[in-house]
Amino acid sequence: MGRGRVQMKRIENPVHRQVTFCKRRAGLLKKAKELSVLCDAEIGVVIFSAHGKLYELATKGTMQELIERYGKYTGGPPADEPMVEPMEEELNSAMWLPHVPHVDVYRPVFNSKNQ
Amino acid sequence: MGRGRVQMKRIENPVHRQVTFCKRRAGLLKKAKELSVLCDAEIGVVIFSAHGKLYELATKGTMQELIERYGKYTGGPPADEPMVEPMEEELNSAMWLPHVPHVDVYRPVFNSKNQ
DNA sequence: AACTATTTATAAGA
DNA sequence: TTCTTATAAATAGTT
Repeated sequence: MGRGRVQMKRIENPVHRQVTFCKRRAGLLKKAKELSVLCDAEIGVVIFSAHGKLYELATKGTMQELIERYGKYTGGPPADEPMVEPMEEELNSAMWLPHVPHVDVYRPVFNSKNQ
Repeated sequence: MGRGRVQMKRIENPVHRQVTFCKRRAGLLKKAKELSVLCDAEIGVVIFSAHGKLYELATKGTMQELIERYGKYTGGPPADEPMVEPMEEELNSAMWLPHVPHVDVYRPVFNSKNQ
């Protein structure tokens, strides 16, 4: 987005890379906040710069709490957290939509057209 | 972005909310990947939907490894990880830019114009 | 730190 | 609900 398409590879020029890092980092965190608010989601973002500096955002409690929730969901004892998104059921039960299988794993959005 | 400005509050209509959640979730993860590639950063994103379903992305190793790095950086014994971004020094020493104080804490980007 | 020209994301609509 | 399209928003290159 800007005055030229951007190649999806590491920006070699350190000045350009730093500027882009600042701009896009702010953009990413803003997007995360928006998604959290609009859709009532709990979101955590952790960013380590190339030189090891930490930037973070947790939209509800603390990052520690989010990490604990994550641990419960993934590794921990079964089903302290629901393992299935009830969203479809809510929608389906209201007969607004037919059943749609859920995609759990994030699939790269990188495609030929963009990036 | 779209055919109307969006109010920055929870979308009440469940269908709209679900659609927006899907679209923006994909967008957020794509942005995270781009930032990681362009600026050589390590990024983790954790998203719990309103109904508790987990979506995640870790751009380098596993989320667990990222969490461990995070723990070392924040709570752990001092300075397993550098606590200061060396980027400015690199830039300053090259005399490309005057000294610029670093902003560590994310400040809300929400403003009157957008959202 | 500002400023646009453009690209990109996406809200509605089909 | 996938595809399309009009617009809002993000941002690359510039000043």
